[in-house]
Amino acid sequence: MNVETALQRLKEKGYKRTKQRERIVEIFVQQDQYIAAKDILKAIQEDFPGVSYDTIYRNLYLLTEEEILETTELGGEKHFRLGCETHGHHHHFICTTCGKTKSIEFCPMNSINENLKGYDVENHKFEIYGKCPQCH
Amino acid sequence: MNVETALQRLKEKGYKRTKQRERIVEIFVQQDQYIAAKDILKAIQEDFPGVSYDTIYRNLYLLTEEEILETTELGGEKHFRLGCETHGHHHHFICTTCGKTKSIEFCPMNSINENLKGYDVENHKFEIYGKCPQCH
DNA sequence: AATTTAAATCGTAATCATTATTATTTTTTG
DNA sequence: CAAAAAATAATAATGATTACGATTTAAATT
Repeated sequence: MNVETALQRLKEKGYKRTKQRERIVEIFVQQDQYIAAKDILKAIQEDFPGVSYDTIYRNLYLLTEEEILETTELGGEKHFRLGCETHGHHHHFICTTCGKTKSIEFCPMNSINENLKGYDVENHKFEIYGKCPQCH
Repeated sequence: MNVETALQRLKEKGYKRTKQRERIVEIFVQQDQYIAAKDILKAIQEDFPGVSYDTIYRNLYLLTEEEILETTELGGEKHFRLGCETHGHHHHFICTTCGKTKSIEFCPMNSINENLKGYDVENHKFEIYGKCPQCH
């Protein structure tokens, strides 16, 4: 996913192209890892000193809604990263030190043979936490 | 796990038996589901009107540390439940409406054949979210 | 290009979960 | 009972997230 594709997808839905929104997407394209809202704010303030959390969160949630970003909760904070739809549905190993991830192609939902009759499955989460080779 | 066993385990580690702590464990034994800190507070205030969040969280974390409780993050809030060590390591289906859970005996870590050489696995999470038959 | 309008932003305040602090109280042990 | 350690109460502080009114901006329209 690149910046243009993402903004194009938003445009089709009637969302406007703003410099701030553009920059937010850019940051995610540059740093291919989970990032906390406060770090997005910090990064974007170099170009737009006045941005508010309102703008950050509104965009992060919009981008997640439009499936441009993925989200997970790390240490009590929501983190976001570019959704890597390039290789389909998958999960992540997440480094608890640097936040970098490694894709895990295996999805446990495919292997599950529990009886979930009567249960309406909406979502699932499979994440492995630990130290990546660099942080080990 | 019953109240006595839990408090006994704490005693062995040198932790004291207090009425508040006792009541907290009791609540978890009675309600076998994930509960948010604020709901524990609400429940315990019926007996101890003056309890503070400090007491709640200190005990929740202590009980988690001592592996009497398990924890997960739901909607931006930490939730706790009695650890069901009776049937070993397992995962959960969690109802997004009532919070009740169904145990999933399958653990994806047993089935994983990804190459995680060089990665130090500390933890993992596999949770399925949706509606239970009652809330469906 | 100017006008219009809906969307987005800014600046700031409010909310909510969680953590910290200090004085006081309680449990346990000798 | 007395002493020491642990736990609690009351309250304040922190930090993430959400909300809001006024203003600005992007994009569509004339």
